[in-house]
Amino acid sequence: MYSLAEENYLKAIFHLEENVKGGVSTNAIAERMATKPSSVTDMVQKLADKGVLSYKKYKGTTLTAKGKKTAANVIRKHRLWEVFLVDKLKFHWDEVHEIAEQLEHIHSEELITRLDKYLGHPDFDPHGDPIPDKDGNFKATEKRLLSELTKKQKGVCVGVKETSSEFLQYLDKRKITIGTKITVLGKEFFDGSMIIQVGRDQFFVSKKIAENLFIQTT
Amino acid sequence: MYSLAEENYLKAIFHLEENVKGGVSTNAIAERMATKPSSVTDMVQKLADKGVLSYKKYKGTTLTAKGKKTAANVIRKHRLWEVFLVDKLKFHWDEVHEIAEQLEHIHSEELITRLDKYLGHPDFDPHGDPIPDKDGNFKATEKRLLSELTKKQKGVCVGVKETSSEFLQYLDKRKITIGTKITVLGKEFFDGSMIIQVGRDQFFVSKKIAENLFIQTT
DNA sequence: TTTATTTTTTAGACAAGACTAAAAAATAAA
DNA sequence: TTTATTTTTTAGTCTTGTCTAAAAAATAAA
Repeated sequence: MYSLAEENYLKAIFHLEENVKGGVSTNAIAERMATKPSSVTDMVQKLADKGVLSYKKYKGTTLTAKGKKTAANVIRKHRLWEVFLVDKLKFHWDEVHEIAEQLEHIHSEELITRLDKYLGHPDFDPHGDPIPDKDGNFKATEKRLLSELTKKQKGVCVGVKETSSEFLQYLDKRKITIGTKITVLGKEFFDGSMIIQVGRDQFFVSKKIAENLFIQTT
Repeated sequence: MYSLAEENYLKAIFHLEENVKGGVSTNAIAERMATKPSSVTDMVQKLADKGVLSYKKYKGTTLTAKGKKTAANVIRKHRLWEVFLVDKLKFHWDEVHEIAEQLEHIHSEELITRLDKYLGHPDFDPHGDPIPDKDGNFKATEKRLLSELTKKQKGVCVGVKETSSEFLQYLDKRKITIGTKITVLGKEFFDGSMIIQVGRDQFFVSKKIAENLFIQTT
């Protein structure tokens, strides 16, 4: 059994590993956890002793298979709870993160098994992120950023990269949500902005928006 | 905002106050929390500083109005989660306590408001215990122990005093649950045992059983 | 390659909560 | 009322997880 703090470290390192080649740096972990590097060093040494990550002084850390599975399990719980909050309790998708951040630390295998079943074994959370299975395996998805598409390409919105309230509320205003069909009508090479079609509406989106929207091309 | 430990102390003291006249003794709290009296003294002094209870050295403690409300709120959350676990996730009523013990510490007003609504504003948890409203008020119930009834009296099971797995499983075996109609067919003054009718079955229950079953007479 | 800068680690301290051992107060027994 | 027992508190220690300040290693610049 892992403490709340340990689970949070594992989760942070797991996410950081996705975007980095070698080991994850102490500073990177500190920044993500909003803590000091010295605290990270302490915790990382403790977690190395527990066998969930490998760590060499000054060389960064890498999760072991055990560590990855543990982290994936926390992520699984987080995302299942998010589905619960949105689907059942009718929360808006930009309100659920903080609460799921607490719920993910509830310890009970049986609870998650039943919750998963109750929710109909969802594969994705309300932001389009995949929910790993109990063994920590993620379903591979071939999603791309909207910014990678070119003129005339079509696709379905399957997720967001950025999850800030501001961004999610922008999407709402534009009636874009998971499952929304999007067509690229034009793309400006100079600044990466696009004209897209969403339902009957056509409008302009900046590069920043296009780089934070995941699309599955059809 | 109160820490997990603080909430657990408030809850324990709240329950202890129900069964005791004056202030609650340090030893009683220690026993209920499975901790040492010295730890209780420390915490109780801290909670007194926060204004949730009044404490005089060697004299025991009493919750203030603020403390009672806070405790009631934790209890409210615990019991609502229990309803969720039993009604929605189909847990058995003897399996939910431990999990609710964790869920009760999730901090979010909105979550509880929505959960309450989702569950249909239940007044009682799966063990028949009343769920206080958001202001900490308990609905008064005129429930009595089965052991207080006499021959020929009828009633409906509305709750249990003892909540151990063993007891709840005994009740299951006898097909007794919340809402079950029970009639006292006979009572033995010597040992307090009874013959009762449940559905089509008639059987013997010991004094110990009768003293742990709450009945609402009709 | 030597110097400067950045990153990381160590050392020591602190807060929350718990514990043990010993002292003090309250209660019960003689 | 004095003595014995129980209850409660105090004092000091420990663990977890954090912090600051300073030292050490790694990296970048000159």
